[in-house]
Amino acid sequence: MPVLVVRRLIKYLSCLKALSADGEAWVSSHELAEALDLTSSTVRQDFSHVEFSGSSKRGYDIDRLIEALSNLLNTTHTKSIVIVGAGNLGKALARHRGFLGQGFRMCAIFDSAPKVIGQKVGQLTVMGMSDLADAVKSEGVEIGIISVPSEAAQSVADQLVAAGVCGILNVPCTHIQVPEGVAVVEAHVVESLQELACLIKNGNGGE
Amino acid sequence: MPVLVVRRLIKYLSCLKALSADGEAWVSSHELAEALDLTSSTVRQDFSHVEFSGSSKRGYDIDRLIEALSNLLNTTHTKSIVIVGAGNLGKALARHRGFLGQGFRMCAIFDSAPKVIGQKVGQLTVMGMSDLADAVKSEGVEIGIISVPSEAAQSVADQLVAAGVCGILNVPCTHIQVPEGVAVVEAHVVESLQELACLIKNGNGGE
DNA sequence: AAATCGCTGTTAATGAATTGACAACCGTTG
DNA sequence: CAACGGTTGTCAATTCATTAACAGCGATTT
Repeated sequence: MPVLVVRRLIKYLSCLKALSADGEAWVSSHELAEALDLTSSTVRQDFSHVEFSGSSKRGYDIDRLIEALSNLLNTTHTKSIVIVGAGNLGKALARHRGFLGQGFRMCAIFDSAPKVIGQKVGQLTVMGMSDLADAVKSEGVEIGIISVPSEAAQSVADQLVAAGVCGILNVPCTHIQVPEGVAVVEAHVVESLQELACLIKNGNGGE
Repeated sequence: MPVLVVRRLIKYLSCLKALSADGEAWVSSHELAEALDLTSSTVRQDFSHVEFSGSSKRGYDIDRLIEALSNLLNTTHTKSIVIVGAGNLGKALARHRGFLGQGFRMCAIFDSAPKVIGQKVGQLTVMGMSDLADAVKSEGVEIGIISVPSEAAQSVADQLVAAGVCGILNVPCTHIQVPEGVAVVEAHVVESLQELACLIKNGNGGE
């Protein structure tokens, strides 16, 4: 399934949950398209990847579609996460509520600075890097978040891979190299602002 | 210029700065391609959008290329930013060092909860939403960051637009609607993790 | 000073993604 | 019960992005 499709499926899911919370039961491809600034054709094309059929004249059964998407996107089973880097962003992510309802569990947070090790961050206590491999193994951690300065990102990535994570979310603006079989997604925090700066300069409007 | 090109230009810039810091003077499209997992053809194609010429046999003059890219991407003139939402992520972004060197200046942070207003966040003090419009105008703020819960995002977007920002960085996983002429970029924090979850499930490796 | 080699810039070819178009379907209404 | 209207699913057409191919240039070497 193409990455672009996956990204949109994630948006549909979020949008559908909001609709469901509002008490809606049915939605059409046109309504979804309008809400997300897409064409209805794209929406229907995307849903062709999902094991689910809409019904003519009424559209899609929201709750059943949510279920189908959740299965496909793997949000049903809870995934364990470790964060490496207990700076401002790392700590904020560790405390972030938004992950809970989405099937993610923050297991541990690590840092290399002795000064930071032992600090409390929400429920967690910052641990030293030497404990990383054990924690990943014993807790069955699948995902590592890298939130260290750029220079250290590749080394942390290597350690996460060695410890056995299958996916990495990379926060600093560095490209990291990983072996085949490990997935990487960039978080684009600073990059997104730079993208904005460029769009603004060139008068490229939103929408 | 296509968005995908802009995103890569941002990566080139970041990579070039690292090379320059290492004392390198020249780089070829092949080297850049390898560092970022692209083809050299893509790199050269991308640079055709830049007012800059490489030199045959030696490649690109790193420092001059950095300058050309900085101009094109609008990172030379400092842009002022306000953050709306002083939760964990909002505060972390306000304190984040990574923005300084990149031409961004954090002007103010806002929240609607009386309990939070008045708190210190780094250099800044959390202000109430009623002060938003004035601050944007008097400080010439161009960019607003939305880091509030999903339900409130659209309303905050409307207020930022009304106040006169030209670009918005949207952190929560909601799609927001803005009038023509305002640029929006999504920060994809939770979404990125969901993308990872899906990639992992389907055995889609990294690289 | 001529020949060489590696690199760029660009055009053409391929490959993806998006959009448009339409047949098939099914509730609803007269 | 038949005609209608609106919606899906899919195929085709178009647009966009990436890759490949190659001519031309310039530093370097002989």
